[in-house]
Amino acid sequence: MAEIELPDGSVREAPDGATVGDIAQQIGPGLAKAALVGRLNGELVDLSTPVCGRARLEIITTKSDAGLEVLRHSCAHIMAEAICSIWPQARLVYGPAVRDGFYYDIDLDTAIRPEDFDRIEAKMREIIKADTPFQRIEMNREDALQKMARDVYKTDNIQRAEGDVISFYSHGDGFQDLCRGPHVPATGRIDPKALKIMSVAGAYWHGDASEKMLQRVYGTVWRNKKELDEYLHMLEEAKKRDHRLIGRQMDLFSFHEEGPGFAFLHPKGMVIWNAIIDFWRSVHRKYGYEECKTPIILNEALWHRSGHWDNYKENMYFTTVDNVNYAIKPMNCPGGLLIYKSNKHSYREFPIRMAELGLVHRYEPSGQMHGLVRVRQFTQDDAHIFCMPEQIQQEIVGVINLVMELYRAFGFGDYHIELSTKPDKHIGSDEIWEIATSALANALKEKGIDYQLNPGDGAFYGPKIDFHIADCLKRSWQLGTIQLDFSMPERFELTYTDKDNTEKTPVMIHRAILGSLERFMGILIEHYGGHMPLWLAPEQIRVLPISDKTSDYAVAVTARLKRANLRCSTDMSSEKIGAKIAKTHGDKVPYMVVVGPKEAETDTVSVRWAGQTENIAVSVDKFISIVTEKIDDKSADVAFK
RNA sequence: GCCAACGUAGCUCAACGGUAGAGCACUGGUUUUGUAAACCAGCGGUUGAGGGUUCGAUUCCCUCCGUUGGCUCCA
Repeated sequence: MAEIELPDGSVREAPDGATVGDIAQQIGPGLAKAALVGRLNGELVDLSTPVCGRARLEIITTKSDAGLEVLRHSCAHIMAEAICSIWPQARLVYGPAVRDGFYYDIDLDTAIRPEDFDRIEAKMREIIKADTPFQRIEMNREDALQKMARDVYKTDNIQRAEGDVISFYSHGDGFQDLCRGPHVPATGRIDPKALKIMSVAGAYWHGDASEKMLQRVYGTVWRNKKELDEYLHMLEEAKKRDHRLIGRQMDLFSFHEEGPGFAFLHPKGMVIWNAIIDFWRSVHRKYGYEECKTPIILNEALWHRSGHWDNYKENMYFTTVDNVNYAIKPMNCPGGLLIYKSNKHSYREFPIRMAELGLVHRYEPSGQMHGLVRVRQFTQDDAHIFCMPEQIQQEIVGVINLVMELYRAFGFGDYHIELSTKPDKHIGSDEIWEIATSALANALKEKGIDYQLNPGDGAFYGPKIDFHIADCLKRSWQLGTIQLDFSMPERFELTYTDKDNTEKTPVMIHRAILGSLERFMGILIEHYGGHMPLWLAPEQIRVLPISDKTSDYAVAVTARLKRANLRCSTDMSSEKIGAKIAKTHGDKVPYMVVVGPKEAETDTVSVRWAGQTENIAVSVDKFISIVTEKIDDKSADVAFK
């Protein structure tokens, strides 16, 4: 008899050889009906798997994430069969479940096009309707290799597979595919109304750009149609937050064929930009930073010395002036090093914290550009800290505090941190790496911050800490980075005079907090869906006269708001008030103040704010003081009470 | 860079071998309005660029440029 321990701790008996499915049936017919796979002694298995001896077993249904993942994986196989039935010459490569769906990589000379999705889906529904069982076939590695000898992809997969037993799954009309499994018991377990082919894109075999480009067909499947619809709706909503769309709607920035990858910031976008920078500067002053500015074009020799020529040439732009070769800077550090070298330094000056909003150019292959978040020209909120080794930890703590203060102010409370350590290819002694890495780790410990360790992922010149924030759609973005560098100071022979009157080499810390200002602005726009917090909003208030009978009062109110340093405009069009309000909502202006004869008489305004239909009357002075206070507090809450 | 798709008025889209059309925006006029879009008229395009096929190309073919979705890389 098999003794089966269930997740609730209870133990059941079943004849040896009873399958996972049998046991689900024994527990209850409802569960058996819902069961997709089992987790037997911690491992996911098919329902047809026999259970012997003492075992721990959990029945997995679609309710769990694991169940949904199996469902998606099985659906990938069904899609593979559908595709193979349409294009018999298609060769299958690899088809896993991924976040929100699945894909299958396929080697097929004819291109699969979006127009083909309908018939792929139709075929999939046919396969599901036939409700044929998924059957597992096992064999040893040798037999499997022999069986697949003519298939370069499956042979490769077998060679990469672990263990001695290689399994295949068959379902439908004789379709069979190499697969570790497990799978749902039968194709009919998938809701034919809950699946959708999403897209097709190229993908390199093994993710290697030198390998063949395969066709990757993406699909999604959910527990039921309702969940699919919710997912599709979520995608629609995410699309509406796209910073490229909002940037156009709100007239913040544009891109032009004349300069691919180079953003044009419009006056309204520039207001956001300057608001970010004003705040950034004030916080940096508070944290003891000075600011510098280094040239964009510098002699090529500098870049040989810095190592960029050897390591970064492919991403750089070059130019020639008077027969001398120059490079357009892709990073700010070499310029910062020259500033350091223009004076002699003492340990007494340390730490030197020198910030630079540096405009850098990096060549990006055309297919990689994306709105503001991936461009060829951007402004880094860079800084270089020069200090002694024993000052590293306190400096790192200082940077972390600065990072957290900035992120919080912009509404990003959700972030995680990664610490990357010494890679195989590195320069510098083990001792200095030890000091540097423990300084980073200790700084994080001192702040009580949890972090993820990425062993061997550091830069060749030093370990680093990366900051990743999550936006309102839970998408993760890498923003900040802190990198310890022992290489540049040596290459550039930086020195300082120590207490003992000897010349020593300082440590350099590179750090960026917002990363690229262009990208950060794009992320902010998506995070807020264009509804910027008051202190960042390009237009904070719009004054809406009821008719031109009150336009004088509207002009007077606007003038008072402007004197109070508020960003506002007046809608003097001959539209009705409802139309003015609708337009102002559309323009995502946080506050609108309606003024008519009633307000003009009492020196008040009727305030209405973003997303609300409510409005309240307050005196102009009170309105100014409340709004000013919200701006000073960087409040994200525009509610007006 | 690679694979695929797309490129029509400032924006969003239609027409898909036979003289290019709508809504919004813009301009002028009417309306003088009380809380999410009044009415009328007008302006606006060698259909991304270049070449080819055709009596005729926005439509079919080729090259280039740009954009989008992925892959690889990255702030």
